[in-house]
Amino acid sequence: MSNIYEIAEKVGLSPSTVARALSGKGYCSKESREKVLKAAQEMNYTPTHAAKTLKNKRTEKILFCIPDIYNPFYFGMIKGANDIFEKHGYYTLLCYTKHNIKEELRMIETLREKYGDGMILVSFNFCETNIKAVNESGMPIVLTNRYDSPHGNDNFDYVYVDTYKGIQLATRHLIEQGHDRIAFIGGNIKEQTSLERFKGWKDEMDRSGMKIDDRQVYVGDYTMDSGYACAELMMTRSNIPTGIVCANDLMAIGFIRYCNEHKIRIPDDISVVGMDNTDLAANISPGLTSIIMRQEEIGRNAATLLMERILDGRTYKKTIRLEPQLVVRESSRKK
Amino acid sequence: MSNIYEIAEKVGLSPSTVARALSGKGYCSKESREKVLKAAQEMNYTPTHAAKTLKNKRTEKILFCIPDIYNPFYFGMIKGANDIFEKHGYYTLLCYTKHNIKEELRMIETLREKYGDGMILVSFNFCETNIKAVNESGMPIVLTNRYDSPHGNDNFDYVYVDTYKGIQLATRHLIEQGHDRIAFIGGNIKEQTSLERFKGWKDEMDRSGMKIDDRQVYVGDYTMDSGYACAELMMTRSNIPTGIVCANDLMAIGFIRYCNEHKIRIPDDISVVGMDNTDLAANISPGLTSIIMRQEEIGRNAATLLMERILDGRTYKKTIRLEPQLVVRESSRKK
DNA sequence: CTGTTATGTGACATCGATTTCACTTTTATT
DNA sequence: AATAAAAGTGAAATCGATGTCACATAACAG
Repeated sequence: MSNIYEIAEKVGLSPSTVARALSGKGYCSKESREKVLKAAQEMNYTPTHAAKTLKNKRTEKILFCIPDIYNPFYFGMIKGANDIFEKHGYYTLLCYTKHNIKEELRMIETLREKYGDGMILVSFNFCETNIKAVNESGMPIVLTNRYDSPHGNDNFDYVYVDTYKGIQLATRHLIEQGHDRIAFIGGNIKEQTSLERFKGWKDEMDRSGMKIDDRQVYVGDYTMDSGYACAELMMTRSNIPTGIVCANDLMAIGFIRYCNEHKIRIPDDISVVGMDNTDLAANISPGLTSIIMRQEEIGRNAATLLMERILDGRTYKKTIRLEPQLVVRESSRKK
Repeated sequence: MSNIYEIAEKVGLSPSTVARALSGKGYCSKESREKVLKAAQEMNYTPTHAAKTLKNKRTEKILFCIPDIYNPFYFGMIKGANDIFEKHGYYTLLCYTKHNIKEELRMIETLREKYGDGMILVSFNFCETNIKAVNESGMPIVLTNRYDSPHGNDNFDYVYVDTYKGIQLATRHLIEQGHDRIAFIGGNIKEQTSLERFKGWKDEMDRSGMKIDDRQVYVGDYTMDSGYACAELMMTRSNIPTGIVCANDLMAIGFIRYCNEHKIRIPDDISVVGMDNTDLAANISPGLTSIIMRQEEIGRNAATLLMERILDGRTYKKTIRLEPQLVVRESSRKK
């Protein structure tokens, strides 16, 4: 609406003095300060963010990039991170990429333009192009996925819970309950995280000497509807599994919905294990056995690492790895 | 990393020419353009957002402010709005206020500093202070709540679904099913939206000649846990209702969870109606009767109105009101 | 071959807040 | 009273991209 020059004119002082009065830094007499503040109020003055940023090179904003807003998995991370950022007076701005690498790249570009001071990036499938973009931006970034760079030349921080191990826990749980036909509902294995999960299931099955065939592997997209669709497909086949490992809670919920609708009893007929231990897991019926993925902790740790880079100027890389944990509820039981 | 001056120096041209080469606007010879683009690439140049914004006064970013990230009600709105913004090359940045008016004000201030070009504001309790701040900012804003300003002097757009009517539909549905002891689980009526919902239930009960007492009204906070807690409290009392109207799906889900855990059959013992018709409503068991609140449509309309103000310079006020609608599922039936 | 238009380029002002520096006035110190 | 230190102020540079304007050169018309 107005700027410091207009205020300066109105109160008969120089813009420098107005700036000092408003910021409280540097010398400024009491009278001048009062006059300026009064005028600022009257003229409905607000500093222009862009001008401030251009000069001091800090936005005090953090970009938090998630693939999807429909998945409650991310909420905990956002909350955890936000708690930390808030303490430092930083704002968290959320953006979602719709599982689209192009969109992800656009957000990285936005960071690179210094629209924010740093970024927490939750990526399903961090591709070489985007890694390069992040590195070239020179901006602080924390990734919440494990990622082994083929060139080993990246310099961002990682905070993650081992999804591979998480799925292993889920699978082992069903094996320990005596199940021998165990199916896996995952995502497209072209995506890194989906591949990790798949491997977790496969390796654990192999280790226990279970025979696996392709028809035990179902591909969804982490939504409830896709879990439902996998159930539909599964039931058209013979030799129905007695245990299902789902790569996230949402797909497990969709799967269970199908079973409820078709009088398939859970856990009597089929045991189901989800992953992420979102709020829903405890609130649906039957309660869903799931894997705690420490979302809030990831968020807090990621935010802390980011603030270290932004405020303390740390330049070397840090990696934090957290352990997943099984929670048993009613959806799984001894065969 | 670098700026147009450094590029200018490197290629032996003036910053003006570099700017023209990069923007593609104005005259620039092919050789110059090529030299500049090559250098820009090599020097890893990215324009600085703040500098651009300071000059052209457009950020091409929209702030989308929601009270809470855990509530799936907002997702549809975000998606709908984002679809529109995307078409115009605008970015949607989400911020959440944790149901806190101070936080909401901070976001309004951020808009006022022109960190974004406009805002969609989903407020639970839009207070006078914040209304004033929005008005004084002079920035385009769309509210997704009904709000009757006591002074009638605001100038922002509204897009909303009538929550009052939504709850009326839910209540009438239970009445039509023959229920006569109908409880209401809502929010704190100090918040506008909670008050509207409460009135919807009360007025419909009155209209049908039902007697109401205070002990039929339960206060939650729109989370699943609070729905559970209300159920707990309800069951300690005598004269348990046979129909429950919940002010949103999440509380209904929490309520149902309690019932499942305590062998209270739904809908045989108690009929439950939720509100918002989130994805969950169809996916839990039993399927939850709910009220369609047209979230995506709200989002699309709100975004369209905002773009009208930003791109076409509309300055007068518009209000769009959408109708709620009942979806009957298994959680409610004839008494 | 002159006059006109189209191209290409650089100097410079601009957007608004911050900050350094020089200068003046006040206050404190011995 | 003399001197040092502190307080108050404004001019001007800065951050980086954009756009206007003046000027120069090229292309083109008659």
